[in-house]
Amino acid sequence: MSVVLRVALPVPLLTLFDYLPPAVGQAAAGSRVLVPFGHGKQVGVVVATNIEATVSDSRMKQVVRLLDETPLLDAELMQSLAWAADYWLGAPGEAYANALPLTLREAKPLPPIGEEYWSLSIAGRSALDAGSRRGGSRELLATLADGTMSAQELTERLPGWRAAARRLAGAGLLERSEQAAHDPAAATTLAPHLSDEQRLAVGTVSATLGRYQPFLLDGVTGSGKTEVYLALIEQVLAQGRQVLLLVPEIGLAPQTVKRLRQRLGVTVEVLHSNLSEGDRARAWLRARAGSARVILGTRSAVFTPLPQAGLIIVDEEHDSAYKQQEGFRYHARDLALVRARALNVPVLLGSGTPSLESLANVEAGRYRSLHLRARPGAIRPPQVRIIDMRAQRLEHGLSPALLAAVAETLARGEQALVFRNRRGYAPVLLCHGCGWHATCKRCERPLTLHAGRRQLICHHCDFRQRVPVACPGCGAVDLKPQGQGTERLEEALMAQFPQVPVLRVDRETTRRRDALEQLLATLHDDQPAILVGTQMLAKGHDLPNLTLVAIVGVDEGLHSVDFRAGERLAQLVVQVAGRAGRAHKPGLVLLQTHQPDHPLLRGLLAQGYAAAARELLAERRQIQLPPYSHQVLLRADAVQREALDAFLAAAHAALPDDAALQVAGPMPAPMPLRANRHRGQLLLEATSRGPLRSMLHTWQRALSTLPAGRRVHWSLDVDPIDLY
DNA sequence: AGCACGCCGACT
DNA sequence: GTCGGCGTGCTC
Repeated sequence: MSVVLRVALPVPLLTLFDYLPPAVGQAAAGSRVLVPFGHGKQVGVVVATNIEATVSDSRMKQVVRLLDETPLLDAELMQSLAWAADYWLGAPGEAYANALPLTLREAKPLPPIGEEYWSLSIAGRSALDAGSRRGGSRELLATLADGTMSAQELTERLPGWRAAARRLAGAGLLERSEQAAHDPAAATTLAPHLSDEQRLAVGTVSATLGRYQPFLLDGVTGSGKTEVYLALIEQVLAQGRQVLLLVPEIGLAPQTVKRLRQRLGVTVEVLHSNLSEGDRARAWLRARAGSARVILGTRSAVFTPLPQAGLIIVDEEHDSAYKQQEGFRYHARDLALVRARALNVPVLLGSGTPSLESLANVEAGRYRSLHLRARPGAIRPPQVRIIDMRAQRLEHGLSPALLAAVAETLARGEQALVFRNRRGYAPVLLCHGCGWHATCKRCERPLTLHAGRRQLICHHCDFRQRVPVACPGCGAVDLKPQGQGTERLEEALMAQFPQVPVLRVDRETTRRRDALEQLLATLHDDQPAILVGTQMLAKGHDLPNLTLVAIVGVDEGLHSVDFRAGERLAQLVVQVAGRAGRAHKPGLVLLQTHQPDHPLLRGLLAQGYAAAARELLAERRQIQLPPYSHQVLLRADAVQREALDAFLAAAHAALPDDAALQVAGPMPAPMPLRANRHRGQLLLEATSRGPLRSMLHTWQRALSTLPAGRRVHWSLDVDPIDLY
C-alpha cells in the first residue's frame, strides 16, 4: 500500500478520498488540491498526509495540482471543522464547502486582498462637471467628487451603488483600484460613561482574555449590551487581537458596522451571504491574513479563520437563524463555543431573551452569567397590558380597546406598531354557502388570500392561483376571508385612521435588499404613524417615536404542538415589546388574546422573561425535554407514501437495542404532505449524549446503504430546533 | 450530489 | 428502426 493524502471533497458522501501526492510541491493538511474525481476534476481540502491508503493502488489517482503552498485552512479551523462534521453528522466535504467562500473552492489563484477603492477618472470628472448623468450614476459621481473612496464606505453612503459603478466604469468614467486597507479616520464618537453593571461585565470578561470561558450576557433592549461589546472589542484590539462578532441576520449588520466603525476607528470586515462571492472571499482572506481586526457576520461567518483571535461574541444568541436548516445542519452559536475553546479565547453570548439551552448551561456552571438590568436614563420598561378578546366586538380582528390605544398614541403625535406574525390578507378563504375553503392540493393546507395580488398562495410550497369569483364547491358567490393577516390589518387601520400613514412591513413589502431601511426612512421621527408587520419588525432600526406596541394573535403560540413554542413566544413578545418607549416617553404594550389567564402570559407579564424562562425550564426538566435530554431527528420525504413508510420502518429496524435510547415513531411529520411529497420522521431521545453519539455514525452508515432509501430524501438533524 | 451506463416505450 | 425515460451504481 502506498503512502497517500486524504482529501475531503465537496460531495455529500460520508467518505474521504485517498490520492497519490502531487508531482510538484509538498501538500499539508489544510491545503487545497485539484484532483481527478469521477469523470471530472474537483477542488478538495487535504485533511491528512502520509497515511496508508485504504484502497488499492489500481483505483488510486494522483493529485493534479497543489493549490496552496501554505495551508489555506489553519490547524484550529481544520480541527473545528472536523469536530463540526462529526457532531452534526455532516459529510466531511460539506463542512469544508460551507467554510470556504465559493471563489476559494475554484482552482484559481487567490484574489488580491487589498481593499477595493473607487475614484473618478479624468473623463469622469468632466462628466461630473457637465452634469450629464442622472439618477444613481449622478449621485455616485457626486459622492466620488471629493476623492477616492473604499467600497465599504460607498456601501454605507450609497446603498445599491454597484449597478451605477458598473455602468460608469464601462463608460470609462470610474477607476477601480486595490490597495492595502487603511483604517478610516480615527474614532469619531466617544465611549459613553458605563454603568456599574456594564463596567462589571466588561471587567469580568476582560479578566479572562487569553483563555476559554463562555459568558451569557443577559440584558434587554436598551440595557447597553452593545456598549459592553464595544468596550471589550476596544481592549482586544489594543492587544493586537481579532474579534469575531456574529449577528443573526444581515438586516442588523449595516447599522452595527457604522456604530463599530465610528467608535473604534477601524475597518470592520463584513461577512454574510448577501455579499458577492468575490467580496466574501476577500473578507475571508483578510481575516486569515490577520489584517481584518473586527469581523462581523451572520451564521456562516463562524467559519472565518482567526489566526490572532482574542474574543468571539454571539449577539442575540437565542435566535434560530444561527441554525442552518438544510444540508449541513450546524448551529453557529454552538460552533462558536467550540472554536473559542480551540482558540483559547472567551466567548460572549448576548441576549435579552436567552435560549433555555444557554440558561441551562449557566445553571450547570458551564457558562458564567452577566446581567444588565437597565441603563440609568434609558428606556423605562414598558407597561404591558392584556386585552381579553372574549366577548369583544372585533373590527377585522382588532378590539375596541386596541383601536382606542392606537388613537390616543396618534393623538399625542407618536407612533404605534401592530404586530401580527402572519402575512397576506387572510389565512383562509371560506364559502359561507357550503363550508368549502381553498386548500393547496399539494400540501392539503389552507391557501392564504393575498388580496392585493388577487391570488391564493400556499405559504408552504408557494403554489399560486387566482382568487375564484364563485365557490368551486357549490357555485355560490359568497366567499369570505377568515382571520387576519398583515395585509388585512393594514387595510383596517387605514380605514380607521385615514389621516395617518400606515406602513406595512413584511416579506411582501420588503422583497428587495434595502427595502426595509428605505421603507422605514419614510417615517418621520416626529410624526404620528402606524406600522403593521411580521417578525421583521421585531428588531433592527431604531424607532424613537414608537410608544405603543400591540401584539395581535399570540394565541397560536399558546397551543402549538411544538414544545419550543412557549419559549419562542416569550422571546418574541419581549423582543417586540422592547421596541416601545424611550426615556422621556414611556411605552405601552398590548397583548390581545383569547386566553388572558394563560400561565405563560401571566408569568411573563408579572415577573418578566427570566422568571418565565425558569418556569419553562422546570417544565422541560420535569418531562425530560431538551436541554435536559438530547434529540436526533431523522426526517424523510417521498413522492410515494409506501416508499416513505418502508424507509422509516427499515431505519427503525436498524436501530440498536439500547434501553437508554427512546424512540418516537415512525410518525408523520407535523405537515404530513408538502409540495406533493409525503413526510415522516423518527425521533431519537436520550437523557445523556453518550448512548446517542455512540450509535449515530453506525446508524447513519446503515441508513445510507438501505435499499429503501433509494426513493426518499432523508436527513439527520442533531439537536433539531423544530420538529417540523 | 452529479454523472454515465443500461434496458423498455412513443416517435421523426 | 432511434431518442429518451429514470433506476442503479460509482466516485480514491
